[in-house]
Amino acid sequence: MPGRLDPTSDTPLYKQIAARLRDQIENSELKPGASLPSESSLMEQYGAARGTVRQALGLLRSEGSIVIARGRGAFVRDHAPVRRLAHDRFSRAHRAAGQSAFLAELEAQGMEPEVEVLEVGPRKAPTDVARRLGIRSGAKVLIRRRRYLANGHPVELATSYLPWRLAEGSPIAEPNPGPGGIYARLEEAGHRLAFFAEDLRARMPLPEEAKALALGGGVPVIHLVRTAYDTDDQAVEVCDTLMAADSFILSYRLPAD
Amino acid sequence: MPGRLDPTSDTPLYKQIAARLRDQIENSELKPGASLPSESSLMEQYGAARGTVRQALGLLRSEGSIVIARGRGAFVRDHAPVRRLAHDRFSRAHRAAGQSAFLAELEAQGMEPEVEVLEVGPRKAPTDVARRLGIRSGAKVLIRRRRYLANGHPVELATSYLPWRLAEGSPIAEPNPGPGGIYARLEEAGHRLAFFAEDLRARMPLPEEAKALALGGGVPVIHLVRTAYDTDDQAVEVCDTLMAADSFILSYRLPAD
DNA sequence: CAGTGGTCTAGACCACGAC
DNA sequence: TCGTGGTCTAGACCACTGT
Repeated sequence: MPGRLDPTSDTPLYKQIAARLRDQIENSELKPGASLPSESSLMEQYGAARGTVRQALGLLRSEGSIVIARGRGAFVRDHAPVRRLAHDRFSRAHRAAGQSAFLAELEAQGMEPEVEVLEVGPRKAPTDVARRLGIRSGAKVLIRRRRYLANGHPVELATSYLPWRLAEGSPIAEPNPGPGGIYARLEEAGHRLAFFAEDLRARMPLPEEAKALALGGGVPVIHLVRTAYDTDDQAVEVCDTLMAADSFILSYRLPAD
Repeated sequence: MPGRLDPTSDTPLYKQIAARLRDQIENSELKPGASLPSESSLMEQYGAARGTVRQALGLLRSEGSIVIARGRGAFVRDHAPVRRLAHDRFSRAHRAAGQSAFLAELEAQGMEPEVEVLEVGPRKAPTDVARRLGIRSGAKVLIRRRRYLANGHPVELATSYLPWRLAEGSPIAEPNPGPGGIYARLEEAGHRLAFFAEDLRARMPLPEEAKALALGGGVPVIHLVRTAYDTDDQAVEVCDTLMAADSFILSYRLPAD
């Protein structure tokens, strides 16, 4: 059905094939969730070697247009991203309501949230975390590692670090810290929260990260480090978060002074 | 020098090779800016085919660890990222000082900023921009396209859209809108700014985007759309920004209510 | 010019998923 | 079992960078 490729063009064959498929996706000739032709049929269709076809599919995968499943085939992505409302998710009102930000956000968007607590316990603070917490490197901290899922798919890995003296003997050191989460417990203990600082970058995942988030490959991650400060300007928590970039839109709201 | 690979392991050869090189980079055996062994020497060193070696290098490139230059070789990345202070960059005080946010940020970090104005003129509003501006799709808007460079390297593409009635006859429609930029002009014209909303995602670039930002490949982009609102809750500008993800850290500051 | 990476081919074997 | 994608090999030609 597609016209022949132009082997004399200076754009590589694999990009030409990718462009054809990308067009078909944008024109809805290939609808979200639909399966693409198999590698062998693409080889035949375009008269290209398998490596070339795979380069084309790899490019589309890396742009987030398709997902590829071993043994099943390639499919147009249909995944709706989660909208993460940064300016709203840590408000005191929400904490009082007792629901965690992730759960509330997903349910508001008609998705089914899930949280796995992977690890809760003492640990020595890594250098960069210690610097952010204003404690010495290697000092004892509580870590809380968890994985978040949306509609059964893992989308986020998060690790919180708290100075040990804040966590010791508190529900914060329990797998389930109770309604409103650890921020509610910190405020009950007299550490009234003043603001959060978020630093974020995007990059490709390491192989182990790709595995934990079940990233087919070619999908970037957003690496976000949030530091929570109390009204004494003391850092009380650092949360290191890795998000599947194809699953999130991050929204911020900034005052103009 | 490196021990032999383990062909019986269930981790692919290319990931094993990538892991060796990644370790050498993290241990500073390969320092920032240093060149990696050529593909042919890696083939010999690890007894692998060229395709396998190239897969390994592609993985490292995609993680942002190395950059690859055709005809020259592969190098450990030394690029320091720009820290973009979202909570601070649009303050009225800065506008009064007359310097643009990008220039101020880079100079504060000892880098040499540069701005290219690519296009300033009327255009029909794309659907999503029109929705954000609260005008009808296809309505006349002013667009301002520019490219930002750090130390001579392109790092950001930005396109601003303003309703035509706000731009008409104003310096806003000139290539150089004057000190403090278009936000200063908008405020002078009585559109006092109240807040900005930023929506951001990360993904891999399309081939044309990769070209415009000179992304070696494997480097994601951060796609950020900012909408500026005045004190009447009217959207007065939409700015669509594409940033090379390896060149930026985005910092936000959120109140805890 | 020699050396580098970019692209492409034509095979091969394997692991996984659906049937 | 068969078709799918994942990995790997061993060649080839080209374009770009440096000398």
